[in-house]
Amino acid sequence: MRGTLAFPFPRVMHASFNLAAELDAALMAAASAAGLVDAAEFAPDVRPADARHGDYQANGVLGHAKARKLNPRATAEKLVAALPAGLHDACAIMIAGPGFVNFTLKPAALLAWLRAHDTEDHLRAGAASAKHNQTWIVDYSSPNTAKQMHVGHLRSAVIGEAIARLLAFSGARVVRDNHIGDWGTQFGKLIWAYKRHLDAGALAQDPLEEFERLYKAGHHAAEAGPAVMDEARAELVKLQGGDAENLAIWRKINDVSLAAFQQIYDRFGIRFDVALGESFYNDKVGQIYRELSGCGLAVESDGALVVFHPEHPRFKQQPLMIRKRDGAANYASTDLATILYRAEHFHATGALYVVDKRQSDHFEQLFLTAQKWFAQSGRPVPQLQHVDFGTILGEDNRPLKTRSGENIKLKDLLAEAEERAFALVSGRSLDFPEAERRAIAAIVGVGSVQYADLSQNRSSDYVFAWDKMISLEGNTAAYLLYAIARIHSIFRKLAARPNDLAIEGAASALETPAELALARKLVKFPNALDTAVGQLRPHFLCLYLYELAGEFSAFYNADKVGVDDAGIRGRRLLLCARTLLILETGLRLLGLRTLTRM
RNA sequence: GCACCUGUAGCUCAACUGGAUAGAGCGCCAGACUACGAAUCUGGAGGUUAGGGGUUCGACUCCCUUCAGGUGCGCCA
Repeated sequence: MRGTLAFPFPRVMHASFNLAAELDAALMAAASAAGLVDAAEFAPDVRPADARHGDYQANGVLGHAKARKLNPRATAEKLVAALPAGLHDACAIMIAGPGFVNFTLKPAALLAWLRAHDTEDHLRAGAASAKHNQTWIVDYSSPNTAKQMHVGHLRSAVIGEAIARLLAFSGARVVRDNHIGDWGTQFGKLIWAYKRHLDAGALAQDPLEEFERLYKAGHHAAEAGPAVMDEARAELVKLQGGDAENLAIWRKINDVSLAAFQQIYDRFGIRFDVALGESFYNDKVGQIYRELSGCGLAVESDGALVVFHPEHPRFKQQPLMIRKRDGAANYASTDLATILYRAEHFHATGALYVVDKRQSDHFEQLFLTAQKWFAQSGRPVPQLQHVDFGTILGEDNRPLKTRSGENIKLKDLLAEAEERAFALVSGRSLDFPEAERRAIAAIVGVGSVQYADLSQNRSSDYVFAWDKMISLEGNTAAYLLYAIARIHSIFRKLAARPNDLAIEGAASALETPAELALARKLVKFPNALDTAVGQLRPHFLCLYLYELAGEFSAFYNADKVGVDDAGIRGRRLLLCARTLLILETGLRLLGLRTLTRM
């Protein structure tokens, strides 16, 4: 699969991006060269190791040998002997325990990697092979129009954005699609109230507040009187029938809603490529009914059109309803139409649905249906994945709400985050002008909210705690941003710039324990990226960045950068520059903004 | 009722889908500023991975079972 081996030993200046992958390839080559039994099935399984065992470890030898009644240690020795000489020059190789192969990079190899990976473009070039020639739709955020975004919308937006950025960095063509809820029965009541109770001033001031007020007014009026209910229903029928006035109102509601959403997205750095909401698929569901009925997947049941899966323990009983008894479409029909559109129009390799885990049943059923349908109609079957996430809980371990039981609006949540960050920054950086403290607070506050969400496994619920989130201690955005600010400060203090060839060219060999520990952490960025992208779990990247910042702080405390010796100063500034590069690149991939002082 | 998810240090969470002695932060204890930002760093104590059984060279991870909590289940999305 890979070409020639180009490991960064001293004489070769080309250093491959992912060293674990290179070692993996080298072991595979060694296996066939050494005539290992079933060499074609051998999977070396090289991964980063605990530091006390080296930099990388190959776990695969043990299992391969055991399964074939070979002696694991003898097998390992045979493979190690067959590795190219260049590799033995670049790292110390040890066989340990029952049959692990451990690799410890030598200082020169570490330095060669650091020299080669000096810019974000070079990192991207290294990472871009992973998803080359793939097109992925990332379906995230997806709020309903005419309503404000609230905490329930936070995770999808934040996690979805990070995943989109990670995939793009890994070489994929990414289509960010905001699958807006812009079509549904709520528009009857809303239009009814809009025609009677609209407050134009309030609409100009804060349109979503006004739409919410109107919807509630319409809802209450309909509850109170059946006559209003009938009128509201009639408004809905007119809308769906293409009535010009109602359609204009509906369009205005959607336009204004999208503009309001964008104000929130701007604070998170989110920009969608398309926003194809449910209404976009209105005229595309007829084909779904025809095709699924035609191939026998969908059947009539009580007047509705449904899909059963006889082989499935649950879905043999519990159907996927694709057309309601009254003939209306629902989310299953539009979701199927969406899958078809994404496959045909975007030629998507697959689609990722960044949606609350409580909808997992729906997606399992939907994907099963789509895959059968595509297979039966001779279409290539797209890869569909529900990228699920847990609930944000309050301190009481119940879903997070305001004291009065309302959903917390995102704009209020972000305002509080910035306010708390401002207090924190003001308490520490008294000499900064207020405008700068405000700007810093915006980055720290919003970044803290994003990072708190991203830094833990998305599948589990988490407790929303301001004090932990905005804190400077532990695995938080502020800790990472502080490390970045401190590195910038070093360069300012020494009147130097990152990637200055005159400085870095003079760098002498890495030597102290802290220098080596930091360098060994830096070269493992590709593995963190790999894991995060492979599992679509950004928290692996967060954990790595946090550990990197920790190694940097330890290095910073142990070894002074601003020394007179040009060789020592050069190599330490090089370490600072690469740490800065990877911290900034990593945080940007997560969707955070960074700063130069705080 | 059926199905899925979760249970790891006092607290909040990791553990790269089966790898080596289960790791961090907070809190607690003891240390480090005449040094580039101490918003930091160094060290220590703290565990029968909810309980029990099984699979194998090896289990927090896979299988069975008990317990505790959560979520979903035909016309909302």
